[in-house]
Amino acid sequence: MSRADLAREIGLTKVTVSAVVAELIDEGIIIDIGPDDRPGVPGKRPTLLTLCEDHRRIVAVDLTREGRLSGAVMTLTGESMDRRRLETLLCLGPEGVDELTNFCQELIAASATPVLGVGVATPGLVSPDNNTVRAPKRGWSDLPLEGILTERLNLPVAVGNDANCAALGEFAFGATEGSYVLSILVGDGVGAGLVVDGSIVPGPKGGAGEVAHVTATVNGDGAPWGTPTTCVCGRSGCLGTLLSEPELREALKGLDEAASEAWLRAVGQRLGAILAPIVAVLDLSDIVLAGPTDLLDGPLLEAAHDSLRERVWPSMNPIPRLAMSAIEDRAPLVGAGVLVLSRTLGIP
Amino acid sequence: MSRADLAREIGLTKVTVSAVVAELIDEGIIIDIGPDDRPGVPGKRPTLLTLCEDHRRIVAVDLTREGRLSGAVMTLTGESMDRRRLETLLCLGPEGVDELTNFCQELIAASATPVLGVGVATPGLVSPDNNTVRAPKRGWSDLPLEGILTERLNLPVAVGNDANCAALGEFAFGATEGSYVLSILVGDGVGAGLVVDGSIVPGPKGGAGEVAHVTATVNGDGAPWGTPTTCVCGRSGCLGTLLSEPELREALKGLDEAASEAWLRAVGQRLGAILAPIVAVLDLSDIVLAGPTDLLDGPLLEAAHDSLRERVWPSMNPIPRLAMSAIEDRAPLVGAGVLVLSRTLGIP
DNA sequence: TCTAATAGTTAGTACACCATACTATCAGTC
DNA sequence: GACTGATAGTATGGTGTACTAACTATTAGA
Repeated sequence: MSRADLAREIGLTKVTVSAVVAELIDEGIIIDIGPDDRPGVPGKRPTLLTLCEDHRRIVAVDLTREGRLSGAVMTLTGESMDRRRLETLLCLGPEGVDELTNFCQELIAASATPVLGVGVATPGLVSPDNNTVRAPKRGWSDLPLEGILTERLNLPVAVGNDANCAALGEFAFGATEGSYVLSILVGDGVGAGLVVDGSIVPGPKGGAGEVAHVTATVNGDGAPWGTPTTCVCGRSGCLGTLLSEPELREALKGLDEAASEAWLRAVGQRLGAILAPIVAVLDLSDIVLAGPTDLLDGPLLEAAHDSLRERVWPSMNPIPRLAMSAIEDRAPLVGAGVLVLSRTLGIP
Repeated sequence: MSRADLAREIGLTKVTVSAVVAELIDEGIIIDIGPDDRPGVPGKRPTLLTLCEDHRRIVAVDLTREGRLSGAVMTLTGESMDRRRLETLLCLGPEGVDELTNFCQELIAASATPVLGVGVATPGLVSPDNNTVRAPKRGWSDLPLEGILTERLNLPVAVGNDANCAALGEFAFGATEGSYVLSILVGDGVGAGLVVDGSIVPGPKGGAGEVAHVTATVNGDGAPWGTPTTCVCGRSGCLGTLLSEPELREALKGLDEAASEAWLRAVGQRLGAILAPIVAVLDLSDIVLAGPTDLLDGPLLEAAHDSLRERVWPSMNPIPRLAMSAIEDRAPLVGAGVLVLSRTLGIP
């Protein structure tokens, strides 16, 4: 891009853009790669600029899976340069924070260039007010993770809910088409994340996207499951008792192909029914499913799509794109990186 | 409020606030009402300030009901000073725009003090890009209403979807408790509007809140209606075929009290089932129902509440407040006024 | 009476952005 | 081949918004 392009894009004047660009060139963040010689419109040839990807790196960590720390050193454009994994059973309570700190420090040390900041995608509730984390499964209640890590690492730290980060990752580097993106993350449980115009919608207390305990069944609705499983919440029919990796694998155990497909279709159909009101209220442009491809990508996804099309009328606006994640299990990780970008550089 | 209070509230320094306040006092928008003599904390007594409500008025018009123009001259704090109504059958196509213009001019002329701007709540889709209106029922397709009115009235004009305006009105002047407000407007049809942190969530193309054609029934779900009515969209079971003033009145015709109540409960139950996924994804703090009180406030509302409580687990966050509108049919009107405030004064 | 807290002012400064005017360069046309 | 009009980028000065620092005035309570 040239300075003039930037000015048009951002809406600032050429003068202002030139001044800012000069500053960024001084700092080494932007590089002047000379005039664009391709003939086209009349006028002086623009001088092209490019982002120096090696100027700063981002460290991102994903805590989605229980017993695993997943991390990466990324460029400013979301490319993972160095991915690491740590299988551990200790990541609970205060010890978990220590372990996380060490893991971050390792990644920071592994970065070839200075680190812009550290992004963390964690399960549980992240309060939008004070950024404390409430994750019962991790033994964290109102843990000021951002503050602790900022102090220990001496770097800007951004903490976000994993499903929200996933949505952000899909929006920024996935195959999404629009600006209203819902991401459904299927792992040990189910979580959803919503991104509108590039910003996470956290909910008033950080509880948005907690869809595991929405009732997905209707009494006697003719699904292959007989009596629905009782959920940890004490009720039955929760989405989480149907749609999660362990639950699905358990349910499909011993079923033949036809029965498996019927089961998956039934789950997909219920997912679609839950998505329908959300699609209508938000006019979503994209819904992205992330999780085990062998389970989700097939009858389940198709049934969800069919169910959605049956239950929402595309009169004013088309049905959203509903597809598997193009960046798969990297979504929360990449999204945590984007969170750092938006916090430190104000993007967007 | 005093200058110091304002500074704390807004986050600017006392100096800056003092400067701005001085300017606003000069312009007559703020009035200095002398020192606060109530003893309390130590220190110099604050000098209290108040908004001069008579400095500017807002003109708001609501086009929700077919065949009716509903308008008001309002103070900056949302109080209606002069409400007017015009029953007309002409409000279609370009003639409708002429009529609307005249109605606005009447209201502007009726205002005792200068008018800050004009807000219009209209059914149909209002594009968030260029603010054109698409309302098939009004014979408007991609009508640049905001531009036309701005030019004709020579005043700032803000046009918004009626349900969205209603949600904004509820948030600003209703009895809502939190910052994530969903408003359900029941009139000739059903519409929903969503406000997050004081801003309307319009959807990527202005289509958010179009819930009339979400399927609300499930095959053989044991409701009092036998075969569900066929909707104008050609399908059956749409929320709009159950929940709208004409449909409800038609359905209750000839039913005894018990049967009426059963019907209303069944509709409320379906409404709750539709709301559940939305509540979970957004962690809504308030849901407000606006429309005919005799139909909505009673078994329908109760059933919706019960159904919602059954289908969402309040583990992390409480179930949202679900109640009838405290400002009733004024919500879209007041919301249109708030839209003017946020556009012209940048609130919030 | 003294101290600590609070409200509000004055003076000077930093920053981001803008408008205007300028130079340099190109495509196309008479 | 000079002229016109469009485009890219720079130089200069101005404006609006906000800040910090230091000050005065006032009050409750030890």
